[in-house]
Order: sequence, then C-alpha cells, then structure tokens
Amino acid sequence: MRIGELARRTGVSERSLRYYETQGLLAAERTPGGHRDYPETAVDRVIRIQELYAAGLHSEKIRQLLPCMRDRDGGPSAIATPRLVQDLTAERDRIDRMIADLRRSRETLDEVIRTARDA
Amino acid sequence: MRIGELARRTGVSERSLRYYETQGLLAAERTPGGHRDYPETAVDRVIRIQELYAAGLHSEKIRQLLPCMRDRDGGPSAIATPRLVQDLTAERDRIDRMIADLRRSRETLDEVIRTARDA
DNA sequence: CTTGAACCTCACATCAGTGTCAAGTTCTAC
DNA sequence: GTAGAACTTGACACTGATGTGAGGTTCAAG
Repeated sequence: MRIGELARRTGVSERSLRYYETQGLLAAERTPGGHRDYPETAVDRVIRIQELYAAGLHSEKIRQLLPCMRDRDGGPSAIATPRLVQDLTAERDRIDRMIADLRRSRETLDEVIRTARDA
Repeated sequence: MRIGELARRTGVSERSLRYYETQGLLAAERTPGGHRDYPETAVDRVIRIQELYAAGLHSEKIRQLLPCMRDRDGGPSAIATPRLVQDLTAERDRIDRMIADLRRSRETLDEVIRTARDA
C-alpha cells in the first residue's frame, strides 16, 4: 500500500511516516518510480511505534526494541541483549510511574468536574 | 521557605519554579530584598502542578484549574465554569486514552524483557 | 565588615517529533 | 497524451517546558 493509505489507516501523518523511515523504524519497498510501497503489516507496526513514542521512548530505543517484539504473525526476530533489557526495564519502571502520575491527575480532574456538576 | 528548599523538597528545579510563577501557577511573598518566600502549602501545589504537566496539560489549563481544586487544608476557592468543565472532561478522556496506550507499551516492553530473560 | 552561599533577572539554547511549503516527478484514469 | 491526484526530497518553523550562563544583589554566619 502507498503512504497516503497507510497514513489514513493509522491516523499518522505522511510526514511522520517518512520520518520513521529515516529513523530506521519502518521500511518500505519502492515502485520503479520511487514511490514507497508498504506491506500490510506496516499498519500494526506504525500503531505500535506511535504508542511507544507516546510512552516517551525515543527513536533509538524503539529502533533497538522493534526487532525483539513478537509480531502479529510470528515470533521475534531477535532477542534483547542484556544491555537493552536493562534499558527497557528502566523505561518500564518510568512508564509505571507515569501511569501512577496520570491516575492522580485524572482523579484531580475528575474531582473538579464532579464538584462543579454537583454545585 | 525559599526557592532552594522548595526545589529540594519537590524535586523541581528552581528554573521551573520561577517559570511557574510567570505562568500564574505559583505565588510567593517577597523578602525586603526581593527573594521569594513560599508558604508551606507550596510543596503540595508544586507537586500537583508537576503531575498535571506530566499529564499533558498546558500552563493555561492548569492556571484555570488550580483554584477549583480542593487543597489539602480546605475546599476549593472556586467552582469550574461549564466551559472549563467541558475542557477538563476532554482532558480527562485524553488522559484515559493515554493510560490505555501506556499500558499497551508497558506490556510490549514487559514481553520483550520476559522473552530475553527466559532465553 | 567580610565572605560565600543563595538568590535575583535576563537572555539564549535545547529537544525531537511534527507541520508546512516549494519545486519537481510519478501514477492513474480518461 | 493529458489532467490532476498522489508522491518525492529538502528545508525551515514550531512548540513550550526546561537547561544554562552571565552579571549583579541579598542573606546569614563568623
């Protein structure tokens, strides 16, 4: 599929998809004319990338992580090195703290909303 | 208390505390010489501000929100307007989606970590 | 007093993903 | 073959909280 359709199906801009490619996160075949041609699996991958970005991971970590992930259709094509495992564990802990923070903020907002509604 | 101690106790940099003041999020008395003098309640407030920033709220929203929050020692000093409630509800929904995304990323990382450990 | 830590304001830099525009090429359908 | 949509690369802008450094002032303890 071409970049326009991939953008539409994932909700990620064409600009970002091209950026992901420069970061080594997303490969694409090329048509004879040079247009990108993505496999169907790109949809899942882009969504995964987007989620990881949202979780605060940087391109480099995502790039290292991607080959170690289990794809929808198969097992991982690589096993994380001890060094990577250490990094990812730190990231996971950071995400846990982030979730805890978000919960508190969510509760704060919810309380303000409820207070206003009950007034 | 002065800015250095507040920074130490909250883990937020002095730079950020001064920035919060320019954004109307954090008030301080001044000594005759011009140094900031914070009340004890500033500690809780700063932590709360930090959490809201981490949740993706911008200064302006936090500024509107703060007076409507229940402080540790008392009730809110203002009630959110319908317009603000609408905004905050949107933010709350966004935070919910963010938490869901984070959970998925957390699970992704965890699986890679477990796979590596079991190998 | 003096001295050093702590504080003040102001200004400029940074980060990294994304938006946007320009100028040119390819694709597809008629 | 031609029109227009879709694509290409490249460059520049932005966001907005935070880092950092300069140059000067205040505070607190000896």
